[in-house]
Amino acid sequence: MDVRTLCLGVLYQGEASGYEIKKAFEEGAFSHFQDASFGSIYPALGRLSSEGLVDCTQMAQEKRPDKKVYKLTDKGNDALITSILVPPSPDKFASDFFFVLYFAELLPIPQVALLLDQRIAFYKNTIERMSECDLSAIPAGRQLCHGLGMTVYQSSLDYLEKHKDSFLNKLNNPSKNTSFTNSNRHAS
Amino acid sequence: MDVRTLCLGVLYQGEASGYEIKKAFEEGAFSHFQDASFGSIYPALGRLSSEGLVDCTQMAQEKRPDKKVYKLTDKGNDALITSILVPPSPDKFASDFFFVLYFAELLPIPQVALLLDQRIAFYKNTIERMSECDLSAIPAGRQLCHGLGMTVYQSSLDYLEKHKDSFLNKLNNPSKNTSFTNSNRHAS
DNA sequence: AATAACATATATCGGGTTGATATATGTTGA
DNA sequence: TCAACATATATCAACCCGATATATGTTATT
Repeated sequence: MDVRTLCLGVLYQGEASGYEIKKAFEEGAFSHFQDASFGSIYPALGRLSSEGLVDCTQMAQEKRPDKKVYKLTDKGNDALITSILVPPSPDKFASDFFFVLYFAELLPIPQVALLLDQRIAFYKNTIERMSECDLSAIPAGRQLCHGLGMTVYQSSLDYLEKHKDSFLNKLNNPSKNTSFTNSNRHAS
Repeated sequence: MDVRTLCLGVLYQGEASGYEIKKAFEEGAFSHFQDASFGSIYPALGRLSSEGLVDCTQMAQEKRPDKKVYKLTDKGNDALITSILVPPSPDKFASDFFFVLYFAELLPIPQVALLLDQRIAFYKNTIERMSECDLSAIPAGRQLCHGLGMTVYQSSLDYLEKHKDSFLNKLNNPSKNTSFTNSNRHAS
């Protein structure tokens, strides 16, 4: 999904400045499955504005730099709907954690232990923040996104906590050949 | 992780051509957590070669275009280790599926049903292919990557299958306010 | 037997995106 | 006091993706 459409999505939920749109990807509603940088958001808003998909209101007040507040137009609303009607392209997942873990045998064992501990802490922290979210008033799609996302974090956390010790053990003593399998798998 | 380091990682496992490196991201060992295109792989191999991190052997035979086989040098091996020693940057996850799902209320219900069915089919298919992999002879890090990856797919599949019907039901009848929560969550 | 579809193999390029940096100011905490 | 952080916009080099070009072999379909 290009950044222009992403901006339309954020603005569908209410008017916002470029800075606030960035925050939606940083810590807001979209933070777990989309991202965009200032370097793409500001040019995107410029183009959307010139194409009439958003309206821009210059807020020259306060003691800050001018704030440009963007608002979705009817045309922009239509463009968002058109975009989500096309079949979604495959997920893109890029993880340096997985890449490093893949080559764990090349690292000192304490470093691998630290890597896992930090990952576990990250999952715990993320789950904690996500559970504070009040789901009672939000639409069903948003709820499903939230639940699916949290399930992924929780099962990752469970898996790492369960296998961490035997994994580090195995790195210490590669001859013992215990295999790590998917404990969550159903019978097929 | 930049594409140069990604190439070093693939070549650590054995010599390969640019085309074969691409396949490692497409359907091979790295396919679930990294990606790179030809447009970045070929220039990367050129730079790695000129910097002495890989050796290039031109295979002018067969009835195909010349095949350039790249092999990791000792210097390249060191560069890979240096790269995985630095703390990994956060995961990047970009999902159009989640984005579309987030705005499910804007779509016709049959289209949402199709979206979920295709996602479920994708998870099933992925899990099926991953379970065919023989884990007995591979290093522990690779096994953990595999197990963690498969756990994520499996729990996503379980979650979607469990909540699909009530979700579609709710889209039909938004007044009923059943909430979707993380069924996999432990007590805290 | 023709021909479409797919696989092997490298390479380039326009356009989109990131991550860093610049600019300016206000607030919070040590 | 002064660093760190937050608000707010903007630009730009480096990087990367997706499409396209080129050339040929194999497999499947009709």
